[in-house]
Amino acid sequence: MADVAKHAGVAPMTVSRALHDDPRVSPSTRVKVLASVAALGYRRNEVARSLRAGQSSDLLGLVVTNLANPFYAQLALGVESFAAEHGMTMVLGNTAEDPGREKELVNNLVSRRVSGIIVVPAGSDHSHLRPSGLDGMPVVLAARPPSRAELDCVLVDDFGGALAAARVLTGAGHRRIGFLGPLPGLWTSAERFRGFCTALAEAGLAVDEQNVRFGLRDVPAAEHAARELLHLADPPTALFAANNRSTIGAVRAITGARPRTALAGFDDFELADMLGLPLTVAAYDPAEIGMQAARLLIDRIDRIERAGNDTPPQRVVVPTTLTHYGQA
Amino acid sequence: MADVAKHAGVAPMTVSRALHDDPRVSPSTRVKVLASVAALGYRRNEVARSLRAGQSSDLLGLVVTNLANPFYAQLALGVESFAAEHGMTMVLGNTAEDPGREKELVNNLVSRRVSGIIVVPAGSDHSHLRPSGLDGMPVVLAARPPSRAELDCVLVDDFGGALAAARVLTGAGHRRIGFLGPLPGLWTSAERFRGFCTALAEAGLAVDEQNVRFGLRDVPAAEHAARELLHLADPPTALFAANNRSTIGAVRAITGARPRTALAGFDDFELADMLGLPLTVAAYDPAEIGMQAARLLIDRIDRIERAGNDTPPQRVVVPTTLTHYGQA
DNA sequence: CTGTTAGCGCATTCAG
DNA sequence: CTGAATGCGCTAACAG
Repeated sequence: MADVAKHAGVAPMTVSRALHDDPRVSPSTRVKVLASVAALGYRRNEVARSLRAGQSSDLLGLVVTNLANPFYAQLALGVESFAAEHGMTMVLGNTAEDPGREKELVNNLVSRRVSGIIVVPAGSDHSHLRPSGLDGMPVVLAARPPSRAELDCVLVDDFGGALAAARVLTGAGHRRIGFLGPLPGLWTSAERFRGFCTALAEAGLAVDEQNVRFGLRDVPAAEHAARELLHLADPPTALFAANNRSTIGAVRAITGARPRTALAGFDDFELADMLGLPLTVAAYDPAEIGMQAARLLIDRIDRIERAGNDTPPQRVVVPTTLTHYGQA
Repeated sequence: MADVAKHAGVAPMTVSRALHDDPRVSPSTRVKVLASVAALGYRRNEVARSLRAGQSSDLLGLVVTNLANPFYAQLALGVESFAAEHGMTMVLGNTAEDPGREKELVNNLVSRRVSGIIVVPAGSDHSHLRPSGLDGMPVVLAARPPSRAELDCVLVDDFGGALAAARVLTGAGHRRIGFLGPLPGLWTSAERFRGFCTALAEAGLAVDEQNVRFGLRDVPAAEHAARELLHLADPPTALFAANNRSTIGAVRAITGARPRTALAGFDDFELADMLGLPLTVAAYDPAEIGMQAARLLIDRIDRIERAGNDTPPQRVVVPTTLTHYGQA
């Protein structure tokens, strides 16, 4: 900056002002400065810029549990696009569902003085995400609600979506319906199970524990569990799968099995219509979650900057829509 | 830091040293300092830290063209995991294939003084990515090679993979084979087309322009183009699709068509085995590209820090393997 | 082993 | 409208 100032024959301060579109600098001076900037290929140092106290870094942190899952990739895209629209840059970390790693990443982001953080929390206790312990850094939770901490969050209508999808099965007259899902400790998983149970109860059906399988982390695990259910003495005539991993596993197990088992699930996925079997899914847009989370976060950041951060935590729920796929 | 120093009864410099595991600080002092750090909940300001000249920010920039594509999400995961292993944090931007946006993002990253940048370039002229114009910032290209600039890069064996996959079709006796691909301006696309042409030439076949469709940006476009080919007076008996979007479009067009058209493609994708038609794909691991790119970049960064950045640009090629899927 | 000095690049504050 | 002084938080380099 000093070089530019010398080149333009002004003081560094004037260069700074010209770069800020400060109206107090005369047009002629501004032109001179900008010419020098171009001539010298000068680029403002954002690090120094954000060192100045209270300055926002215009960085937005995102911590997800598993980028390999298209769901989180889409979510990240939603965050990135909203952030970019607002002049912010996204810093991304992956926890692999490890709460320890999550803590590391969040600390790292706080140390870098990002403006705020969006977290898909890995554990069930989120007390370490309270802004009070994070130098006041605002935090928004995505996909999973806060526990032991009051935070903004964006959720999917897990209960409602599961209820609606499961109702399709009960409505079709099925009376023995199996459940496949990931770890029951995950809030989303528990909510979807609750929706499933409610649909059964509405139809006057009891949930048979024998037909319920949790802890299915990936497609092979889900496929294996689904096959087990289908080989029971009195197998379910329909399956409900609580996420796209489970649904795909179920599809693999069901395909070719006799008699054909009905299937409904949570999460849409590509090629769902090409699998040669009827399928109902509770669908929603993962990018929407990311965008909403970014919106909440940026709102909160603005409010903090205006020193009026007294709003209570917000909770946004993204709705689901039921999609039916027929046979290919 | 001053507060910690006061609390511990030492000078700020000593705190700094204790936090760095500087061996010159006595164990007793270190303990005292660390206790104060814990007591006050102190967190070092990484912004100030990296303001010091020449200091690396331990940030690694990644600029991709389309995060919504699982390919790039996996690539990002590869970068993130390698970076994290080396104590670096990833900053991610999405260009949506817009070269202007790419320039913005790269400039932004340079301004933030990241340690280096990995770019999946959107345009065909990469002269703006030369480190010389970027304050010496090292750049590694991923998935597409540099033009008008000497840069490290990581590529897929586009030619070889396409050749092998197309040979499966010619080897099966097909003599009229259609080609579906994205914009021919993309290097990957051009290379895959070259592989396709080579396979045909080996079999003594000419490439019929009528059977070649480029510019297919998404699945619907690919499906539409594939249907057009299948409705020609003398339709191809096999199709070669140059990426997973094209392949999926082709699958949609072929399914249910009579007579059944053979299909081979570039890129593996989930559920490829469940589509009820035989399919051969040239597969590879997208995360591997990200990891290799991060490795090249970190190598280069290390070399620059040791002031020995005289190595010529490296080029790493990730191999493909042929995968055959039968009928479901 | 510990402390002091100085400065990274920028922008706020106050003087011209 | 422009400039000079000052400090953000940290750490090399040099004393003690």
